[in-house]
Amino acid sequence: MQADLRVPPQDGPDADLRADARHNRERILGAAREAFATRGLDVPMAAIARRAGVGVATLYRRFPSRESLVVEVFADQLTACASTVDDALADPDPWRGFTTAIEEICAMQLADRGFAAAFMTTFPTATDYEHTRAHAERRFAELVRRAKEAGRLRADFDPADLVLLLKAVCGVTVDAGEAAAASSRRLVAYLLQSFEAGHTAPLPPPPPLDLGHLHPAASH
Amino acid sequence: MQADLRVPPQDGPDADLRADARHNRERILGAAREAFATRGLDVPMAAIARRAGVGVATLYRRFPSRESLVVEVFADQLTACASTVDDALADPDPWRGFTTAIEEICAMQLADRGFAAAFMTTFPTATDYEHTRAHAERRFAELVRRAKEAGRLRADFDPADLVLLLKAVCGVTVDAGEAAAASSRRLVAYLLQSFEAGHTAPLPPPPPLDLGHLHPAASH
DNA sequence: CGGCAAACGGACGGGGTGCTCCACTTAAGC
DNA sequence: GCTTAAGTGGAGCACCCCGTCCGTTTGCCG
Repeated sequence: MQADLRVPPQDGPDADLRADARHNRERILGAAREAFATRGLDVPMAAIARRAGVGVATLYRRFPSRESLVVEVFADQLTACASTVDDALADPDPWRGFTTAIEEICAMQLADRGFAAAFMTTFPTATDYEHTRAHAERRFAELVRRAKEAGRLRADFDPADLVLLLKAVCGVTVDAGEAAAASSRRLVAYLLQSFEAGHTAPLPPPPPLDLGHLHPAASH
Repeated sequence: MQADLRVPPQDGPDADLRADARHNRERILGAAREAFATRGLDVPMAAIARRAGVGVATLYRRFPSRESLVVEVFADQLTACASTVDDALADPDPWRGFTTAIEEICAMQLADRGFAAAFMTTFPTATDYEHTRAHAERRFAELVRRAKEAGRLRADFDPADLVLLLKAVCGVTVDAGEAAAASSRRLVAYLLQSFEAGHTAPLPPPPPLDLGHLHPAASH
């Protein structure tokens, strides 16, 4: 059971770090996870460092930019999101899969204030992060296609309407607290009902052009 | 026709100001109107002063708090909003009145980035501002009642859902530009369709408790 | 044990914002 | 005109945030 103690116990981004450095790295990630969840993505770096019990320099040495920290923190949340969509695709009922996927994604957004922002931000340098997101988007589009084919989702629904919904929920959730959860649930319920097929009203405006539907991270 | 030139030409908050002071006051209000519309309610005070061509001290002497400036700037926009609701009540078709009211309010929000924030913020000291808003809310509730009575608006719609919608549109509109307008229109179309009667789905979550549906201005 | 490089953390300069103080300017009444 | 007080604008202070520099500490290896 007892492996060689001298080899770094885990490989990854912190493969050949000194023991204390690796320890601090973990503490930073934990602190950042908490901070992003409760205070949003633009929490001061110093607050993260303080919560982690390290100096600011240590934080910046390990994660030169806020982006790199965000990518690292939300990597697994993103894969969790992707697997949620996968699970929804496994549902034999396309419409139920569609609705539960949306509801669960919104639940994630509600549980972690930074999640939606991280999800809607593009990090051109973080290739595997982008790959995971692209995968999730592709699977969601498939979910949409299936739900339309089954005749339960209106034909003029656009996969990009997911970010519309996420942004809308975000607007309802900015002032955290008791009301945020209820507001989010009610808004999602409203939107899901209008996503359902059977609406004859023309839904006038087409979705916005996509080239920047996720703002390029530099825009704040 | 020619009145006494020595009496201040307009009565109001700037009744007995010196001529130059009154002039500057107008310039400040104009600059603030522009700034709030394009950059939102939390534009730096210095930016407003610069745009108005006055010093910061002048701005602060005339409007001791940002709130007082906001109240003054959005007073007429608020009455315009209220009269929009009044017009909607005059429409013989309750449902059309309801939808056009919502669409026009959202158009105002789109045209002025600070409008929604001002509308959803409460200013306990500005009594007439609050009166106007209360009036608008009462009239909107009447609009809702009529639309329900006509059988076109779902029975479980709550007047407070208007702020839900405003916040949602706000979330979609934060990154201004081309896409914001289209996103807003599409979101409003979605929501209006789910507001329409005929939805049998239970709309699970009740609206959030109202005591603070408009955050008390001190919370930012 | 001893030395070295990695790691650390606080201090620091730079930029931005809110709000105030104060010496100067100017409109307004006699 | 001249006095006077209202009015003005910019300097200044306090605070917050970012990102870096540098003197000190400490893990690791021989």
